[in-house]
Amino acid sequence: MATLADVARRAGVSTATVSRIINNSPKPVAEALRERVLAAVAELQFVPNANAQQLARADRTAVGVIVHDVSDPYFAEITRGLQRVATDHGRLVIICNSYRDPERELAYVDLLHAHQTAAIVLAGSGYVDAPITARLDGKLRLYQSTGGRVSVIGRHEHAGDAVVPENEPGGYLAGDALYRLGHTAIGVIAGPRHLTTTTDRLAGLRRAAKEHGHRLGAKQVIYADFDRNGGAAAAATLLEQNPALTAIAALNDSMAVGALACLRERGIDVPGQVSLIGFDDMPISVDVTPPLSTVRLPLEEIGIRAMSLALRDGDRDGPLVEHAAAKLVLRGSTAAPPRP
Amino acid sequence: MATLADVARRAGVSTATVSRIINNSPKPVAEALRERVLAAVAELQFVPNANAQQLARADRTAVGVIVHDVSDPYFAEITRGLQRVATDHGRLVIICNSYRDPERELAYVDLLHAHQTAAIVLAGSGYVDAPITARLDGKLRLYQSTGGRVSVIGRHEHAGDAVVPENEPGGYLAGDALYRLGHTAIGVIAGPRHLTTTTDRLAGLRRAAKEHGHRLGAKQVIYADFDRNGGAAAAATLLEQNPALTAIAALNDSMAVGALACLRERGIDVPGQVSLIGFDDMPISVDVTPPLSTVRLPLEEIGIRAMSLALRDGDRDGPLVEHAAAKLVLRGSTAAPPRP
DNA sequence: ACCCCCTAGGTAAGCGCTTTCCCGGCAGGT
DNA sequence: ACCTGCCGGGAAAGCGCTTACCTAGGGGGT
Repeated sequence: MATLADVARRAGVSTATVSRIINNSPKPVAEALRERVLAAVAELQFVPNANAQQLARADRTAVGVIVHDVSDPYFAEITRGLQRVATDHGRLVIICNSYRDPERELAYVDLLHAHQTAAIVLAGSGYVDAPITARLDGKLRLYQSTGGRVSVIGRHEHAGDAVVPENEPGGYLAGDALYRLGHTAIGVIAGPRHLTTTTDRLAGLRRAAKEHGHRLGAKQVIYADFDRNGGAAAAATLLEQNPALTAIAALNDSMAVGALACLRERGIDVPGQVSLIGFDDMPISVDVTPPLSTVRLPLEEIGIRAMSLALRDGDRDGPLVEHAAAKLVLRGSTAAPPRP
Repeated sequence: MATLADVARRAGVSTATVSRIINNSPKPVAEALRERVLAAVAELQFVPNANAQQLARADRTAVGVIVHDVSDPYFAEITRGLQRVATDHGRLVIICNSYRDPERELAYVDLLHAHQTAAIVLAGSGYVDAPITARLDGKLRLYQSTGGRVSVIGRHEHAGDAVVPENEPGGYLAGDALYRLGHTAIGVIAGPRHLTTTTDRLAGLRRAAKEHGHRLGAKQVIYADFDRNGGAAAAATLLEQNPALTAIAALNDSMAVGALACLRERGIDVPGQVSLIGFDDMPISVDVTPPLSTVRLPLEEIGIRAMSLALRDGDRDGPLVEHAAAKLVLRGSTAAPPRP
């Protein structure tokens, strides 16, 4: 493995000179030397050791991103936004998947801290779990105190800048749409109980119910995994427990798609017999049949904004909180309930 | 920012002792000291500087992954497999998106090399471009010569271990299925010309055509972006250029879904009037209407195997090449051509 | 009682780079 | 011709950690 010193020796100059040329530092260097050094670099196929550079330099350059799972389309979209901004700024991004495991998330914060990343972007739902939240917050603050920047998506409760998707208003939008269509027997397919995304969206739904003079009973809300299979299973349970159901609200599109499959399998017409609404507006939503009504969250933009916040100059003005509006998107999966 | 030395001072011991305790090295340390040091670590909230550790230690631990785009479901699935194995081995993975830009890919290899990653996994199609391939190969070999391990997915032509998805046989499977159903006027929606994935899959399709006494003319093959919109646009062109078309083969499912949307929009029944077959068997495929016939590639498993190869002990036995079989999955989007 | 060896802990030499500080030499001013 | 002021380049001091090597002290064997 060729080192800076090897290159210097080869070119007959000091390591200082090589370093200056490689990093094209402001300090001027004679053209002849520069060429000789560059030639030596090429011959030796020198690749600087990034760890040594990081150690010697003061500046931090990479940024860390912690998401639940990049392979989940929800995070994939956010990540695309994050990446784009980071790349534009010439930053390397390190992506870490927590797989919704709080402990792993804590470990990753330490890891990114240890690697001297310039910033940490925390995407994905928070946990309804005070001790965990406190520990995470502690680690985040420590990281900030050493000069790291923090930006979170959702999880307003943490230190640092935040862009928060309007989950509660979005839930309200979905519920309101259903009630306005005339539905009264509504079932909800919720995500895991301990995620704030679940609780927030559900709160919006409950608010809509209340406003229309209804309430969501225990049998009307099924908690399941935030994916297709979770949605399918929950839909089955819902149907069983509430034979008179005329509408289902799923707390994300993956679950809605699963529910749709379940409905199709049982020969239940959507939206003729049962209406279905999702959340997030994933790319798939438009390609299923019927196309899914949903609540749109501008995910890529959320990623863009979160990374912009993470990379902004300083926080002289204190932490910034931005909101990302939810928008109702009505497509083919919702209609008025059937006449009895 | 607390350092090792701070902790040592606080605990009244040498840095060597602190280091040994933190890394719980085999060297025995008195219990009293250990406790004192651990206490100091906690009080100071010490987080070791990973860059310094990396520099001082010989071992490399992180592994790098270069994919086209994690937010593309194809790569998302592969990445999930990669991650799983890496995590099981306690390795951090650094994910880099090349966005199908060869130059960026080259830059990332350097970057991962510079960061002293233990291995680089290169996922995603190669480029039909000799100079690029040669440069990439050079960088990869250099990296290997410094002790890095390389494992590639597809791209058999490069140094290092490889797991190669059977793209050509898969293409053949798709073509053969269509011809067997009785189709003779087949259109192909291909990916970008310069990707080997495109050329390989297309080659399989051509072989099937030939075997059935046909050939794919220039008008029957449209090259487009490897995504939904590319597929939709290509389908439109195909239909226009070949009014008698009874079947379309798309070189991946995203494009197939786009084509499906285009067909639906024009009121063309699938598979009644036109049959459609995709490639990859993405999760969506089963949720569109009609469910998509496709050629299944075990993507997550491919990721698992690629990372296992990257992490295996040594290459005393020379580079290993494994194949991942393609499998035909017939669902609702293919049928015999309509009777004229 | 003496010696030796083992053990726990410390000392210090790097790991590969950046950057400050210093030095020698050249040009320009008087 | 001499001094001053620059300017290009090198020496060396770190950056924060690991680890080979060394040392002091205590226990056991004879």
